[in-house]
Amino acid sequence: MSADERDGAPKRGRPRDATAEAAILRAFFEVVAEQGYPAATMDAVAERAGVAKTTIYRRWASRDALMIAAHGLLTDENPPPDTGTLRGDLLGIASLLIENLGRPPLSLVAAATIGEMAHNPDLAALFRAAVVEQRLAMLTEIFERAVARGEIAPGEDWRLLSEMLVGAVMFRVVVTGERVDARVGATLVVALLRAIAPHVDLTRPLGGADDLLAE
Amino acid sequence: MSADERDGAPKRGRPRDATAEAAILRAFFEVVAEQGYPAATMDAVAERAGVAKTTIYRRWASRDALMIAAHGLLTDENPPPDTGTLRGDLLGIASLLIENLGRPPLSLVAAATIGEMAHNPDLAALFRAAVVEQRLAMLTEIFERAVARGEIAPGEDWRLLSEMLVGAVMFRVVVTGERVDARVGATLVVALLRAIAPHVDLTRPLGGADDLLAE
DNA sequence: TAATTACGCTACCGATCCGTTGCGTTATTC
DNA sequence: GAATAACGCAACGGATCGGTAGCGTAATTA
Repeated sequence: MSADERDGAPKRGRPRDATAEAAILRAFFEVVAEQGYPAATMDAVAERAGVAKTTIYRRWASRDALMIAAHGLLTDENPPPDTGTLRGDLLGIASLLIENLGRPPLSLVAAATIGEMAHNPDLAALFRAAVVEQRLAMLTEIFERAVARGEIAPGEDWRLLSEMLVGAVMFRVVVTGERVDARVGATLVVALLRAIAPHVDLTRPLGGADDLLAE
Repeated sequence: MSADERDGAPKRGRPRDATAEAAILRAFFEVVAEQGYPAATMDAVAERAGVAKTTIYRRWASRDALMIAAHGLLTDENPPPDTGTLRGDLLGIASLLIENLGRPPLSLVAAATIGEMAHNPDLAALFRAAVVEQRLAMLTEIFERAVARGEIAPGEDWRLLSEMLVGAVMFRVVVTGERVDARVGATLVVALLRAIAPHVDLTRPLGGADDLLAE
């Protein structure tokens, strides 16, 4: 959301270019992905967006304001999966996760954002509230539905178990730099199910993730 | 390792300050932890280290060279645990991990380094070879010893399972920003053991991590 | 003592940064 | 057509960056 939009738009004069705002925010993330936050200067963003620097300053008061505004757009619109089984829901989550972060450019934006959050408390608070907690809540909801169905026992630390899944994907993407595909996601889900629900078939090795993918 | 140290040290003239090199590298990471890589400028590092900027340039040819040299020091000297049981070894690894990354300043350095690696291939290659792969290899070795003891079955994806442990800790530290303590580490190890070794006691909830801590 | 080399300090260069200003132009409303 | 406001463009000021150079001084060897 840009810094200034009040009540009824003032009607006189040339209207603002409706496409510029999206182009600027998009350009910001493009530069971040390619060269990191410090390289996303106002000049670089303006040039990438195809607008003049003054056009950016008409919408946001400073570079910090632009940065904060850009991250307001990162909320995930994908609805949380609800397949009726814990296994199906977790596979759905893994699929969403890998689709979003498994490859550039979003994997690079994620890595850069982690680095930026370490010394930018405002951005960290916003990103955690608008993105991280939202998605972890999706996982908590999935586990609670499974408990309500009697599929698993209550009382576990669902948040920490969720972080094993999300963390493993994130680790591969931003630390080792390896690509993550659906196969990896399925293997992680199998391991997680074993850790949670003792009554799943424990005789199959984790390679049995193929069975899940085939469904 | 500084950029220039050749054969027998030249003996004439005032010798280099033996403490300066360590002070410079330490100052570099201090600034990175507090303000990120871009803020670790030559002027800032020099001031923090208590040396003149020219003293840095006598040891390294450029800021990039300093940055690369600094990360050569990040290898972990802690020997991998070998307690005789998979459970003990995993708890030892979790303890090392949490001791290193569970709190500032190293947690902040880790986050900043993740962001920097995304657009600095030289640093990424060095850090992955010197730090990441080394520590993942410690975990692989632990799993292979457990297989050799007959404690667990062979054939699993040990690397991916290791990444669930390391990734969960890393996720908490650099994404959610929560502190990680020994309790969390023990809970993670219990979950991992359940995922790997079906014959552990599955009736205890994950909260049973207290039992492990008491040992 | 003389030669040599590291040191801290200051100053500088060219480049780039954020943010502002002014101006001619374009699009819209009254 | 007059008034209004956004647009692109160019320029600027003050600050900071990486990296270099000069100078007086401190520490060592021959």
